[in-house]
Amino acid sequence: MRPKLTLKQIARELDVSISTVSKALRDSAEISEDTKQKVKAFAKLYNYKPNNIALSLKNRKTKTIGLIVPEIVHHFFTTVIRGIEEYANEKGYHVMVCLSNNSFDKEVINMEMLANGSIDGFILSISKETMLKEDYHHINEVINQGMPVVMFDRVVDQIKCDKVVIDDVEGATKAVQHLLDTGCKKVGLITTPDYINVGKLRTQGYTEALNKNRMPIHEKYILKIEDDSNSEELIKEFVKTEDFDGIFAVNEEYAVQAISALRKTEKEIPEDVSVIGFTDGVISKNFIPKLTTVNQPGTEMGRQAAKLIIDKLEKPETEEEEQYQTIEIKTNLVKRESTR
Amino acid sequence: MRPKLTLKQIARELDVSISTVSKALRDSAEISEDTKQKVKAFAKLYNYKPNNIALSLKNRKTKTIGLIVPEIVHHFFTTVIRGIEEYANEKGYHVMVCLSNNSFDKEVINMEMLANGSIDGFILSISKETMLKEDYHHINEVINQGMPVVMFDRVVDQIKCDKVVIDDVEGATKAVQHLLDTGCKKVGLITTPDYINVGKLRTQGYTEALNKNRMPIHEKYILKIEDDSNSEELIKEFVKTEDFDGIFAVNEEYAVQAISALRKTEKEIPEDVSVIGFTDGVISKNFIPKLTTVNQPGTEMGRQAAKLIIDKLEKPETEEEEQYQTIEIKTNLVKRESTR
DNA sequence: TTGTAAGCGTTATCAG
DNA sequence: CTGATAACGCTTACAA
Repeated sequence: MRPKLTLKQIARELDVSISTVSKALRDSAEISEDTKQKVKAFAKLYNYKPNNIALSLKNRKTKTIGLIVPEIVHHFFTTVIRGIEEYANEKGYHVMVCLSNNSFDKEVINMEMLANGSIDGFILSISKETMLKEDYHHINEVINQGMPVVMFDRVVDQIKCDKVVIDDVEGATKAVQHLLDTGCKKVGLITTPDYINVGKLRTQGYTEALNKNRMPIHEKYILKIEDDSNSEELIKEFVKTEDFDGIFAVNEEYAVQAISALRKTEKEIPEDVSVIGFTDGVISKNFIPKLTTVNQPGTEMGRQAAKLIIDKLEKPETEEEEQYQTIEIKTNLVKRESTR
Repeated sequence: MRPKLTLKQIARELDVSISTVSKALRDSAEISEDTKQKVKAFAKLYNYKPNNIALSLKNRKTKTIGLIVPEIVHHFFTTVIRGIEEYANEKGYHVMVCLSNNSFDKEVINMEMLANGSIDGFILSISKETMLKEDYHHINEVINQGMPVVMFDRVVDQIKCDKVVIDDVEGATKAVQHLLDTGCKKVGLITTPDYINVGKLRTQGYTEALNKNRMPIHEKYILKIEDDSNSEELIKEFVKTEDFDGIFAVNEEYAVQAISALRKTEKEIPEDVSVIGFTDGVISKNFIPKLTTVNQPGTEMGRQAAKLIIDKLEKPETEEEEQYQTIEIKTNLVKRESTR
């Protein structure tokens, strides 16, 4: 076991000063070829690598991005993380991942822990609880300290920062339009409560599509699920109440549960009822029938979020025009076997 | 925008020395109550938080763990990450996540990037390519530098370090035994090549179960899939070759693809063929029929891995008995609808 | 061409 | 009780 080599040790071994070593390694013109060769050879031989922490302290930048996600055991977030990690790595950045577990308190604690110099900027998708409370002081505080923040997927207007979202409304509209185009007359919606903004937007897309086609909108065609743990029963009840020939669900799980419930009422998919989900994850691809879905390009979203942050971090400080942008990632409909 | 407060600034404001401020904040007995009150009040008012990077440099420890996983868009790894993050956070540690994307080179680069002082220890599951190459120099190098390493799931004997694995052999045996107990006479296995050690171990479990029950083992009952991208066709062919009444698959995807293929040959699940998968993920839970599986307690695995690392990091250096342990996490069979 | 010294933000030691 | 100083590992004016 040999501990890490430092400039000081090299200097001592080679009987030169620390700064000479430093300069030699950085190929400074100040240093003679001879010395450079000697130092470089030694450094290479003993595999010298500058200490990141020392560099961070000196440069006042850590080259790491803090990422806070509500939940990691979730296909969509996972693809976003991959995108972020991928882009960040290409640019020489690390990613520190924290999970809020959809808890407001954990989100606050995580942000405080990271904001103390550990990272240069945040990428985050806020927790359910935070959206409910509408308390964003922790995020605004960080922004006020001058730390760049990028929000993705679950964003809120009350926070001024760069954002990356998908076109939830449009995606939902496309889905419902497809159902109508293929002959559905009575389309049900399975969604989340409105405080989850993506649920709200997708609901809006559903409504818009129906409006555009001059179809009536009934409250009873819409199921809003508060608590995922009893979604199965709720959905089972819901599909019995009306004679739907189309269902649009705002996530994979609801879509699959709807199919399962419909099957129990002797309906065939897609012959009797067409079903479309949102998020093109492993379930959609592996289910029988394979699900028609609106895909969410999570990896692309992650890459864009990482790009926004890193661009801001590397832009010379002088440009003080605080212009925030919101990037909208396009979804598209993946037609498979659960629709006609 | 107000940048972060430092000790120096507090000292200047309050007209005392930096060290007085430092001591006051840490409640040192050396400082008068008066001064302490004054300093603390000021610090609180302006929300002073010590700079992590400076602390890291001083203490020569970062309180962060480096995590390298082959793939993040994968339910099992995701649960492990959750476990690691959870435990690490409880202990005041951060987690830096890197993806190797199953590439040897990326694994090496990531390790080098992190080993330069950014982290105190590694948790890792090695990439496919690394297992194929059997080149572990990068990992051994880090270990030789005195940095603790914990491997999980995909582990190899050639590396001396703490490990966390699941009882793959036993889990597989239990699965196959269940098939036999419920009347299966001809059990097929869908697995990975032997260089993926978990695949190998599960294959071994299959073999052991058959042996114990004095059933013959035929090569043709076993399908080893090299390349996941054409697994569907291979499985389709495979289930046609023999008249299986039971299938054991080493992951969810293969299990589901087997069911799909069997259905096309007019077989009913589980009436004609029972199917068991490995890894109890979202697919198993949502499929119709719901899959009987061997569950892998990923979160528990992650917690144990994090515990191993942190225990080692916080143990006083003196104890130089290099004893490595391997923790085996127990799986259990989740019986659902795809078996009789 | 090389070396000295200051500084990044902390803490610890020691002197006043 | 308070403060100067050194140190963690590195970079960079500035001096020699």
